[in-house]
Amino acid sequence: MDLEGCEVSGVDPDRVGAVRSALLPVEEAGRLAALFRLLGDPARMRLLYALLEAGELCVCDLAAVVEAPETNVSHALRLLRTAGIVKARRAGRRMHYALDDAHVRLLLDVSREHLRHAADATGRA
Amino acid sequence: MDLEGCEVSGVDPDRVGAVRSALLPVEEAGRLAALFRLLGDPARMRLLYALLEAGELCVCDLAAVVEAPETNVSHALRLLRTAGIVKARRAGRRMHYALDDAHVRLLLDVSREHLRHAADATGRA
DNA sequence: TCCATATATGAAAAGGTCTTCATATACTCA
DNA sequence: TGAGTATATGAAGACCTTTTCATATATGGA
Repeated sequence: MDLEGCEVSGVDPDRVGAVRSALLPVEEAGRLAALFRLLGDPARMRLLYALLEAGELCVCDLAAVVEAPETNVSHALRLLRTAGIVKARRAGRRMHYALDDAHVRLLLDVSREHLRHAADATGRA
Repeated sequence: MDLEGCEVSGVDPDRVGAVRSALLPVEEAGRLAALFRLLGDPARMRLLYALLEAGELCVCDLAAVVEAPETNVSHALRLLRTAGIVKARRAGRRMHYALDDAHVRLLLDVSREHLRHAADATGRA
């Protein structure tokens, strides 16, 4: 970061100062971004929707549902579990996964709404 | 994709079939993931929160607010604008940017809620 | 205990994204 | 029109993520 030149000049230095101090800190922004990045992969997205729909599924069935190799599913689930987005429950030699975060559920719904209503806004340059 | 072996075996082939046919299509999953990936970067996240707070800001002031070089801000804004997340308005030689999507606003709020309540859920392996 | 099954893990290859710098465009004002 | 300012763009390098393959762990049953 070098931020020379336009530092607090622009239009309204006071406003810049006000917004800057109200802005979420870099560390929080980083954590939020990490959450969104986790949702930012089609494979994981489909896993999450499968769990949203099914409630709970083992790795094997999840792989069948999303039509991906099980090792991929396992890798994906580890990331999601580490982030607290899904939880695992062992049942014999199977692992059952389920969503573990009400906010993520909400995020998924809101985003699907977005998809529906924003289809016409995509050609906007 | 090779999906041999566990195809529709697992526990419950019928359930797998049901969930699979209710699952959002790959193309939609891709578009949703693309949206989330766009939110998955700390720099863009801070820009979006700045706009959420300020309503509208020019590139210069945005750069000052998030403390990043203007060229980075410009690159980031292009991605966000192309996706219909922010909109641009020219005022003289300045460009003013603002959020252009109610759902994204919602997403930002929900996610910040998540951050607040999920601080204790992160050490869950 | 030995084998088969379900899942997890590590490391390397493949692919993507962010940052940076140099340069281009668009506008204002003199 | 010419100089200066605000923003945009392209391309290269650095960096990070996803996929793949081989292998490891854990469980249940014979």
